[in-house]
Amino acid sequence: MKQKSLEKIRHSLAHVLALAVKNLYPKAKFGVGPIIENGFYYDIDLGKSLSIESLPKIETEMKKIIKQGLLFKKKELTLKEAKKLFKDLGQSYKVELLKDLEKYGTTDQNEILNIKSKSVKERKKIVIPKTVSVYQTGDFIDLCRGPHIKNTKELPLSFKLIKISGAYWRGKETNSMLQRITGIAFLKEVELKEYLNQIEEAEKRDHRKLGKELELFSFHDEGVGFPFFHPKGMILRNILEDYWKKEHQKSGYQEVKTPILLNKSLWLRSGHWDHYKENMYFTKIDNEDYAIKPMNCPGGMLIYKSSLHSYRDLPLKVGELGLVHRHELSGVLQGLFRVRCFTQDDAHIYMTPEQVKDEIKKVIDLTDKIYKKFGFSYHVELSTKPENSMGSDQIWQKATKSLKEALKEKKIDFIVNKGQGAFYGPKIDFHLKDCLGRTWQCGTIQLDFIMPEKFDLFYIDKQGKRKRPVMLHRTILGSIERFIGILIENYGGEFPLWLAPVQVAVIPIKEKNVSFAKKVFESVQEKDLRAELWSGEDTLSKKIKKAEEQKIPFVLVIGDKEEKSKKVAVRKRKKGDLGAMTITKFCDILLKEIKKQ
RNA sequence: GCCAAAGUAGUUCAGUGGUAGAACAUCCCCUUGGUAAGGGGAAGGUCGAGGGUUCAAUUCCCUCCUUUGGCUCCA
Repeated sequence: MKQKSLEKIRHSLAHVLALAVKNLYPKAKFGVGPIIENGFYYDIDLGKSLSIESLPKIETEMKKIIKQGLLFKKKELTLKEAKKLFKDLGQSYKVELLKDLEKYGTTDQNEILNIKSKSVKERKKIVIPKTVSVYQTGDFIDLCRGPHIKNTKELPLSFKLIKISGAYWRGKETNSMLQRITGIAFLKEVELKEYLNQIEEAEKRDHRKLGKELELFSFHDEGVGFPFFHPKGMILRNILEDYWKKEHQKSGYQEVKTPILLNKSLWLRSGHWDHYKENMYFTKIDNEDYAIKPMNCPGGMLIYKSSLHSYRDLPLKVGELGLVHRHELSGVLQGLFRVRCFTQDDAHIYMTPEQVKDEIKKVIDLTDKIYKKFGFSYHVELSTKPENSMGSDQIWQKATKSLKEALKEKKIDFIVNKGQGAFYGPKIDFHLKDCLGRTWQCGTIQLDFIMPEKFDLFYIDKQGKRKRPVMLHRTILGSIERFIGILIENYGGEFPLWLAPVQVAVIPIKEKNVSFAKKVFESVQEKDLRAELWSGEDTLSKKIKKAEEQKIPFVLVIGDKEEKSKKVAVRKRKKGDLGAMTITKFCDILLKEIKKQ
């Protein structure tokens, strides 16, 4: 109930926003103004772009409108009447929406795409509405399903316009760019403040900021979008990769490594040359065209082909931590979340058609297990056949069905993304949340009946005949880089002991304590714990401050007392002094904790 | 790629139409310290790059590069 009224308020605020903009810029043409998580936005064509400075002015105008107590007046019009009304008002975007409604019975782009793919007979079944509703508030009339509040006076002032940006009309790159004004709104002022605080807190966890502070990685103008991993980032990365390798070994995977640079004929054969070219990097060697791999599969298939396979060997699971390069648009790059070269924790599973569903379920299980280790929540999406694709409809349907069935049998809810699959097959994607609530695609399971065909892969069946295997591409972490970014934000840089690049800092108090501190440091290292000896001249307090800032889990303070008693004074991150104990006991506690994690 | 904002020392940031400053970090000296900054000194900047306006540009204008927030795309 509360949610309903909040949605009504946000939606009504979108209309107030539009009216405010109309008052300030009478020539404005309006796109759409839906509600979103925590607020609303309106896409508006002003014939020019706005800067962030204009937001307070619009916000003031909105508050003025709210105080005026304007009514939301609803009217039902026939499609024809509505089209005339918006045409007379000069609102061409609304007219375009009405035309879609008239033709397809919907304005949803996905739905329209779906309808377009249907047969003439099926198209006839579409229900076209006879009338549409419009809402008028002051001078602003909008094509809108509603519902709305009755009077602008009912609206709270606990809203804020927070963003202004460009947005393509109907999300299409080839359309004109409108101005998107985004606002957040809550029922109470306290809730608004709370949300703003939350954003501020989340910004402190930004992996780009922490990555610099904790000396994990960096980016340079000399290679835009290509991350540089520093020593501590490398430790984190290696731990993650070791864990990955261990889990995959346990699940029956083998590991391979394929070259980064391969020649044109391979990419022609795989279809990447025709379907993925704009994302690839190229070079010429001895006058022959080469491409840097944007995916690992073609290389993997050459390995498969290099020997004969029996049905007894299937399913064959081959993993590769493969470095791929993709020339992404400059505007989409974002720290480690979106880069131009990254390492996929890829694997290809070759199997008989009968094994497909079972193998998909096994991959889902492994994915779930690995995400749980880090305490991540995720949601699943299923993407179907895109426009630019290879293979027959029949094959696509079959592949999509197996993915759906596996998900259903695993009782996992999923969203369907029409037309978002890879060019060679449909896919399931796993999306993890970052600290700002944005979700990132990490794991993916892609079914592929096409590559085995292209590469003429086969296995020998019971009867000694050649048979075509089905292939499955999958990642769990997605990209090591992106996953590390999410890990950093998830833990706010306070890694659990097993992941912490430095687990223990050993701090001698005086110079004469250094030699004992060194012995402590060495015995901690001997237990395979990652330690650093801080024998510099700084004061104890200063070193402790630094250890806290570096978010090091444990600090060992070594002074005269410790040297005498042969014990170490233990300090835990964020907890403070834990008192003295023997080195053996300290190491045992840590090793136990690591094992538990 | 598109829309908007930003770019000053290794880092975080002040500042100005008359060629720049702080804090932290670095190096040196003093201090021998008991759980989140002991004191002093030195060094460090073609003010993102190129062009234009001007007697004079880090500051104003243009182009480009990079970063940030979105759009589109994606692991």
